[in-house]
Amino acid sequence: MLDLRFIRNHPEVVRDALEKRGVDFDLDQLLSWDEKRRKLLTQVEQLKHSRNTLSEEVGKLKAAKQDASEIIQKVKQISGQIKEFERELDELERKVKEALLLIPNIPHSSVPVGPDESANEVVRVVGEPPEFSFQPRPHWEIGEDLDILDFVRGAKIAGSRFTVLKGWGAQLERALINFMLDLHTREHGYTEIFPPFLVNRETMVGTGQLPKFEDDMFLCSREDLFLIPTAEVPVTNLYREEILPGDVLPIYHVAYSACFRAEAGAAGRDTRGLIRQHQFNKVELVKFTRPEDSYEELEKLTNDAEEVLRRLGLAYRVVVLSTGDLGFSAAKTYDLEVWFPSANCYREVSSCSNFEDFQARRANIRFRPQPGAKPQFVHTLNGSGLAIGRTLAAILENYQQEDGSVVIPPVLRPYLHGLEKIPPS
RNA sequence: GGAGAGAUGGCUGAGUCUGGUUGAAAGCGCUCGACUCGAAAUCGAGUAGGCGGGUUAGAAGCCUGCCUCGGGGGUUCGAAUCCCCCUCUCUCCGCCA
Repeated sequence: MLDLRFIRNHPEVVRDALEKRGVDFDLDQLLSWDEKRRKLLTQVEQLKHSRNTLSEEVGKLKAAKQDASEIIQKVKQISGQIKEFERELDELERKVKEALLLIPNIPHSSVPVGPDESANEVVRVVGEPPEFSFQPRPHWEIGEDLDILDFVRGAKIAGSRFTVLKGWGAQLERALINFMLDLHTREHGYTEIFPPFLVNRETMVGTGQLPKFEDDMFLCSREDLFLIPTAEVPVTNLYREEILPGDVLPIYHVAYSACFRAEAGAAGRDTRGLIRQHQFNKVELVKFTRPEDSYEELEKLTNDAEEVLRRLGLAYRVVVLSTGDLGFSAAKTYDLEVWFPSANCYREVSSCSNFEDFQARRANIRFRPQPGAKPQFVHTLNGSGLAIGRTLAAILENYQQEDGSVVIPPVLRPYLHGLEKIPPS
C-alpha cells in the first residue's frame, strides 16, 4: 500500500509507476474521492466539536441542578446531522481504502523499464553448466527410474501437480531443508521460525496476496483460513500492528514451510515434473530493516540465497526483474535461476525482493528510531533460500550419470548418512 | 465442544456496580535536566497511536480539531463505564496427537 498523502502530493510519480508496470488504474477517481472525503471529514469534525462542547455544558447545568432541555434539543439535531454525513463519509472511506489496496508498489529507480520478462536484465552468471557425454535426461525420468519420485500415485491420492517423494528422494528433500536452515542460521545470522501454515484473511492482506490474488490461494472456507503460498506470509506478519524498538533492527528470520498455490492461471504450463506443484517445500528468508538500509540488505539477502547454490555446485545466474515483470508488492526483485541441462535453460529457484514500506504500511509494522521518537514504517524484504523441489530437480539433472545414478553434492552427504550416490534401482 | 472469568497507554494496574473536564490515578520503565569526577540513589520535567485543518516550497516543529480504553453495532444530550454481536486470553470439564 502506498501512502495516500504521497499519492495526493505526487500523483505524477504514481502515474508514471503505473504506466511502467503496464497497470491500468483510475488514479483521478481515487483523488476525487479523497478530496470529497476530506471536505466532508472537516464538516463532520466541526459538528462533533460543537456537540462535545454543548454536551459538556449539559453536564455542568445538570450538576448545578439547572434546566438543560434547550441545549439537549439542539444537540439532538446536531447528532442527526452527523449521522447523515457519516454515512456518506464511510462510503467514501471504503472506496478509498479498497482502491488503495489495488495500487502496486512503485519500482525502484534502478529497475529496468520494460513491458515483460523480455526486459529483465542478467546481472551475473555464476558457475559453468556441466558437460555431458550423453544426452541428459529430465528430472522426472531420472526420479521415476530411481523410484524416488512417484507422479502417478501423487495424482491418484491428491490430483495433478501433487507428487510423492520416496526413499532417497524423500530423504534428499529433507536433507536440502536441513542444509539450508543450518547454513542460514549458523553462518548468515538468521533466527529460525516455524510458522503456522494456515493464516487468516488480515494476514493475507498484510503481505499483499489479498484482495487481488485470492484465486491463486487455497482457502479452507469453513474456517476462512488460507493455506500459505509461502512462509513470507506468516513470518512478515509476525510483527503486524506492532511498534518495534529501533535497536532490534535489522531482524533476520529464516523459515521452512510447505507452500500451497492454486496455480490458477498456469493451466498447461510445466505439467511434468517438480517445477510447478500445488504443494512444495521452501526455505524462506525474511528481513525487517530500517528504511535507509534496505537496499544494502537486499544485496546481502540475495547473496545469502546464492551461497546455497554455490555450495551445491549448481550453475546459476542472477536476473533483475523489469518493471513489467515485477511482483505487485515489490519495489525491486532479483530472481536466481539455476541451470537445467535437459531444458537447456535457466529456471527460477529463488526470488529476492525489497518491498520497502509497502507491506509494512499494509500490515502496520513500525519501529521507533530512538526511544521517544515518532514511529516509522520498517522496510520488509524476503527471498527464497531456496525452493526445495526445484533445487532437488536441478540436482537430479545436473548430477545425473550415464548409468542413471545421481551423485550427491558433497555438502549434502552428512545429511544423508554419508551417501555419495543414489544407486540405479 | 460445555461452564465461568477477563481484555484499559511500553509494562503492571485503578476506574466499570452508582454514565458527565478521566485520553484515562498510581507504580515501573524510558527521555531530558539537576546533583556527581563518573555512576547509583535522590529530586524536577516530559513520555500512547491514528486522521484532518493552520503555519511551511516541503519536512520537522509549533498551534488547533476529531477518533481510539480488544473489534463492530446500539441506547443516550453525553459511554472505558449500560445493552447486543464477534475475536482473543485464562480457569474448570469433555475430547485428542
